[in-house]
Amino acid sequence: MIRAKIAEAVAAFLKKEFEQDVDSSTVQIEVTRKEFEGDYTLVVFPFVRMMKCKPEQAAESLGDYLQDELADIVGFGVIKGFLNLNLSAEYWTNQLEATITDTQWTSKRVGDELMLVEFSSPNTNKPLHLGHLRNIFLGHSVSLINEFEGKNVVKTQIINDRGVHICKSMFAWKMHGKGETPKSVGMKGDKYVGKYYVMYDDHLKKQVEALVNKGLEEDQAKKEAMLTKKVQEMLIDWENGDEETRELWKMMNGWVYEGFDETYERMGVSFDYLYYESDTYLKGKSIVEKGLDQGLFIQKDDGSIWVDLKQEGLDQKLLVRADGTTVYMTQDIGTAAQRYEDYPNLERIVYTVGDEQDYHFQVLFLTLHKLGFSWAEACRHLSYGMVDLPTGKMKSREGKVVDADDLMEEVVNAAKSSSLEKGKLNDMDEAQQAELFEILGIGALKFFLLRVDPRKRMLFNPEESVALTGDTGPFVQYTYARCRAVLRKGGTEDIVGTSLSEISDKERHLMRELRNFRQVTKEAAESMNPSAIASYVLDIAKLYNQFYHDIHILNAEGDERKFRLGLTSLTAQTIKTSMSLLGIRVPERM
RNA sequence: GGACCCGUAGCUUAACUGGAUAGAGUCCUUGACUACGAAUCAAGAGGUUGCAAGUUCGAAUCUUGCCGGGUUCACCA
Repeated sequence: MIRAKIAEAVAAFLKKEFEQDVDSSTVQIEVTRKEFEGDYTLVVFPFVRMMKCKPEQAAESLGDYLQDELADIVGFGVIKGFLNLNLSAEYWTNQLEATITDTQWTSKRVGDELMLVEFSSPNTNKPLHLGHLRNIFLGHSVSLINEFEGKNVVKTQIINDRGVHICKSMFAWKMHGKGETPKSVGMKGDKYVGKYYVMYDDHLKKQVEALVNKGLEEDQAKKEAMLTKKVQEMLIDWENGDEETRELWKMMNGWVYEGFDETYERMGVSFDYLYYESDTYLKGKSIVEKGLDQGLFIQKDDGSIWVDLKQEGLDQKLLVRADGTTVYMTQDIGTAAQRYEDYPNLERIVYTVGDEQDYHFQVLFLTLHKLGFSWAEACRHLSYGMVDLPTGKMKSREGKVVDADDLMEEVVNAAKSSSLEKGKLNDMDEAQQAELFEILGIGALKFFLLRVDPRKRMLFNPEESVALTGDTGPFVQYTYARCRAVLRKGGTEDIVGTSLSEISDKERHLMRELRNFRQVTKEAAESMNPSAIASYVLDIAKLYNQFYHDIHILNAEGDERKFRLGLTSLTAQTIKTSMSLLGIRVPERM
């Protein structure tokens, strides 16, 4: 608000004195950096030419003008081409009152734009791992942030439930499962099916080895192996709708879903609508064939269909194989089209998928555009970097993965042991304690993964992910619990009408940052970047702790006490809301 | 080889999208609990932002060229 006022005043000044037209929205006004005195800083360099004087002089005359013009500005300082403006203590106490009494401040904006966010989208042949965690937390948080900023969000995933991979587990189970079920052996469903997938791979390796020893090339041996043929037969059976195969498929996928549900439950993540590849994989092919008839694609002599994107700077890409079967790209075209049939009003669709598929999405979006789908422009790839381990890259083939369930169990246990060590929980019963350890452990993990800019590749250090000091989730949670403790003792007092002629720098800095909340959430929504919120809430926590350390709250009196309790209350609310946008809960005590 | 992405304190990372003396955390050294929660706060040390040019009043940010790393270019998903 004040920033806009300053910008307008600057534009008016330039118009009046120099007859220059400046769009007030282009005037740069920043929060003054901590090292300098002042609240907001006007960058005057862009105006020195029109004002025909040195930067310092330009800043001086702008400062004089602004101080006269705007009552909230009580002074200014000039350093080179930077004009630092000081706002009055009354201004900041009024800001606190305005923010606290604004019932919309930490609630969802209203809007009717429809947005679909896809994330997770696992295969059904193996359990979720650390890489999925970044994807899931990211997609979930982006959904929450956009919902908060007024979008109507449909959280979805496409479940890769068909194809050779699941047939492999199915065949292995058929051979060696002895009719067991996850329940009968006491295993989580996704883990149980994953076991048979690995078993298949082991057996295949042995068969290939045997064939290689008989003199076959390795590629040839893979094709010739009995297991490969059996699985291919199974896939054909499945596609032909063979009842026994379909039943087995349904049963085993069911086990996997039960396992996944358990994992999502612990993560605190849910979906609004699920797409299954088995429902949509045929749709893409007919769209592509139609496109071929319209002359949008090309067909080669062997019958395969390709899209030519050379004009767009890319290459040709296969859409339908010579034998008429489809590839990944074709299926994606189908599901995208399906989504717009289901939700014709979609204004944005977001694919949360790793950056190794950047090229794939470039091709997909261009192809959708070529097909003339008006909504092709609404598609966005939320691309994120891979997660590395201290030991190097994660490789699922080599078993170098961190299992999602194991990891969650570990972080919760770590939270448990360090909490018990602190010994502050003696009057909590066991159920409450267990709940707290979940909040802390899962919170630490989520914060660790969301803190880093999504686009960047990141390093996952297991020890740091459970740390509770420094830039961590538990640090923020601690600050919240601390605020709550103060508020329990001090009560909340009516802030309306408080006015102070002086406040400390700590209070000023905290209030200034608290007032930025909506700006941050707005930008985070637009840029689909939860790390912006993580950085912000860390700043708030640090500023509050500094304030808390230097300034007495409960021993203060009158308006000072009210103001400080108000700051505490707004801090707590801001932390809670920010964390909720990251999908992280906060404890009242810890 | 073509295309795209990334190089910031020992380590993990910020930087309001071109603004001030590049900011945190961690590690190391050192202080602060007989006033509201020490899972906290404060102080010190740690940087030629991979290298070199260019554009600009101003460059970690934009351009170009190197150096180093990654991803991708499948009738795989």
